[in-house]
Amino acid sequence: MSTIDADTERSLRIGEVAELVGTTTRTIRYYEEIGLLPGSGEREQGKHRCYTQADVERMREIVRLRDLLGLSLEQLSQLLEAESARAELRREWKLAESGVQRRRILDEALEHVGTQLELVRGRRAQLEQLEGELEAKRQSLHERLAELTA
Amino acid sequence: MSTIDADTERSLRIGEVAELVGTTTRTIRYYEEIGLLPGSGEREQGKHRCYTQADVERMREIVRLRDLLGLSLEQLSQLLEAESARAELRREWKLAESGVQRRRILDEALEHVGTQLELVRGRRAQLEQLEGELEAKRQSLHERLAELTA
DNA sequence: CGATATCCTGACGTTTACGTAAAGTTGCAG
DNA sequence: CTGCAACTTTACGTAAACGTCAGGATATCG
Repeated sequence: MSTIDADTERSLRIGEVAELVGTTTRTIRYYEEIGLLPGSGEREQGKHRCYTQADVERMREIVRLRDLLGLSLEQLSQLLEAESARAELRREWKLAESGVQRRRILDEALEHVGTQLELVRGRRAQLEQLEGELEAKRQSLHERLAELTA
Repeated sequence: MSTIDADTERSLRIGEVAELVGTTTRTIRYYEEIGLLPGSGEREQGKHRCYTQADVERMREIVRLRDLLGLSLEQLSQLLEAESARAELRREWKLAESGVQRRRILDEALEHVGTQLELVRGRRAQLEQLEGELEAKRQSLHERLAELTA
């Protein structure tokens, strides 16, 4: 199935990525500029950036977190700090022969995910709290309406 | 218990409100300026703004929504559009003799709360989705760690 | 190889959401 | 009444997160 491989691994240009993710090329370059995105591999000055399907996924994830959590891009950078290291670790993975090294990589990934989870859970809890209060408010209004009818 | 009344109804100055809400006077004035807050009642040019305890609560609510939902202040204005009208309706309430009028007021309040609820629920759903995915990711990492150990 | 679409790197512009400073005013304490 | 803290308006400043434009390079298709 070389077509699938070709389709999966075909390198994308920045415009295509922007389209796929639903953002702009400027935003992608900006994120790279501030270090939120790693520099799309090695690349000589002036040459086109080229991305993989995995990069698209990562960008999607970033946009999602940006929209869902209320963090500044700098805070987001820190939250995803591992994210830039992750690409590195992925490559290390293949080389890492020893179980010890692999364990370390997995441990770091776990901590990373754990941090994100905490943040997301916190947000969700706050939203649930607010949701509850709004429901109570609505309930109260319904009751007052009922009284009025009686 | 006149002290409670006095305490509840004592008019607050902008600095106190800012302190209580945990924001700045500039922010309060700015929100008034862009119409997010109603103009703290009638007030002659140059005279101090004065607020009630209810105003503090409303400000708290606004700050909360600002921090939790990812809306621009303009979008927030629209979401709380009724909020400015609400103060008006509160005063109308006492005057509204007819059940019909009161019903209308309650209906509007209900719709308002309903809109907010929808938004909050949507956000929460998205966060829950994300939370689920992160948990799956974590689970997967745990399994891989286990494999490594075995 | 040439045309044309897309990309590159600056660099300056824009909007949002306030911060901050100046110059004068208000309001309560004594 | 007087003094001082907190307030008023006005206005310019700023950081974040991009938008936009110019001038030139690159890549792909025929």
